[in-house]
Amino acid sequence: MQRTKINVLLDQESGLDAVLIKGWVRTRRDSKSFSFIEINDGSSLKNIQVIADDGLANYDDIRKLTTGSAVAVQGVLAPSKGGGQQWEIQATDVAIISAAPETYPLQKKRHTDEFLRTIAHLRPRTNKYGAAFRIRSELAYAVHHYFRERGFRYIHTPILTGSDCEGAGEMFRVTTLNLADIPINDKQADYSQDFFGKEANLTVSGQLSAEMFALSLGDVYTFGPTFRAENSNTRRHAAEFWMIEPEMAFCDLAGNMDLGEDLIKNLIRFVMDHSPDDLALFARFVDKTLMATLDNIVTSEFERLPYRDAVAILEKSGQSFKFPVGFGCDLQTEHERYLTEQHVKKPVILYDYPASIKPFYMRVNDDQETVAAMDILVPSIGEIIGGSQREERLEVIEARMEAMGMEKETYWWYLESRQFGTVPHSGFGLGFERLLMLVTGISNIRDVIPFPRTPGSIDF
RNA sequence: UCCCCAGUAGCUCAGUCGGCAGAGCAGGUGGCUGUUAACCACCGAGUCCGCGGUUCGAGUCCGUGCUGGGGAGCCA
Repeated sequence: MQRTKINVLLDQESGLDAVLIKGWVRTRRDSKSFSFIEINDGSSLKNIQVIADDGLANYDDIRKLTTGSAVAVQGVLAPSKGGGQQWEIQATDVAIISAAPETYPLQKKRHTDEFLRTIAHLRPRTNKYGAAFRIRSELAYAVHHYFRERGFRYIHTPILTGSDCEGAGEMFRVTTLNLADIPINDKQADYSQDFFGKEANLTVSGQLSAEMFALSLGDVYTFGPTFRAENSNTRRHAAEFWMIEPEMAFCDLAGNMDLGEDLIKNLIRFVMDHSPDDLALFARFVDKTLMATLDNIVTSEFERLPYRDAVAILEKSGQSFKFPVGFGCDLQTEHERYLTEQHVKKPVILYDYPASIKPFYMRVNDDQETVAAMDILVPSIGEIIGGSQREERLEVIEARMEAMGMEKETYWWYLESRQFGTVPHSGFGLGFERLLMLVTGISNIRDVIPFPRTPGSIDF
């Protein structure tokens, strides 16, 4: 007999004479002559209740089933005689695939997130983490669905990179050199003897590669892992995370902001439509205001605010900030939080930042003082999108690289795109985990990544 | 990297002024019951994070290290 997923059985309109399920025991309650066993197979949040009576040949063993044990149950899908569930399985056979010993760390009671992180290999078996990772899967699908519907092509940009300075933070070095005996040339490691014949790193962004494909295929996006070797110890940062990076030819900053806003709204709506049960768990146990927050984001128009105006608002706010505000300052978390949580109470798109605090590839505005950058900030998470219109003018981008002391030779291929048929184009990076945090209300990025990597932590 | 907080049974935690190490849950045994975070009774369970110090005596006070969490910076 073929196995049926539990979510399919629970959706049945009428009973079934013979079904087979396989899953893990969540809990068992014994009655005088039979046992209630709740089984979960990961297909949904819901368990199915199995009735195993003492007529079964192995009933003595069934009475000893512990939480976490794996079983295969055959029986009749019938309306439940008790309250609390519509269907249950009257078992005709309960095969014990493997019994979990009493040392199984997951209990029926609630565990802290901190404890569950120490058993990351088992935590997806809990309601909360099962739901989180089902939603993660749905959200990833929604990303591809969204872009495909709009004619974007999916580009696999390299994870290993030779550019040592993509301008987005510290990089992880990749090498096959023997670290106990590194070849030295002129007091430096001799990378000419390394695998690629030069220094190599893990990517911090697929942007520069994606730009090349936007300038060939038109509208493209990347969606893959990125790596930052920053010693960041916050609930919003991880060393390995996934980023979505659309890049569009013939698109200015306004079009870029339109896409960012539309993308976020669509992805949230997709999860609301497709994962209502899993989402309800978070609304009930993790963040009571979750549904109101998501409704607010989906229905409101994001506030678009030039950096200059944002600074003026902050200066006039009467708030006592720890850090000073003024044109040319990078906005601090407290400033961003004030803007999105206190001032407009919805997502904010800040744009036209001072050129002095932004990287070389952002397009210089006519005022010569600002660049066509934009950040999308959302309540509680902060920056969820960072992007810009790219500098398409060869002389301007070369001048900026020189001013920043960058080696143009390393970027010869990137600069050639500004030489051959250069066009205005734009793109941004959306933090996939931060979006997941927003959607679920989970407050720590470590809890939306199956096996998170953070400074000092790479177990599992 | 900086600032703040925490570390006690498998888990969640209490532990008063420095004076015998505790509870609930989980586990085991028995009972009861179409139960559903089941219920009732009994039982076992400890490097009080490590190291050093003060003291007649330290889970408790001091120093230090480690681990975890929160905040800041960096950013997605």
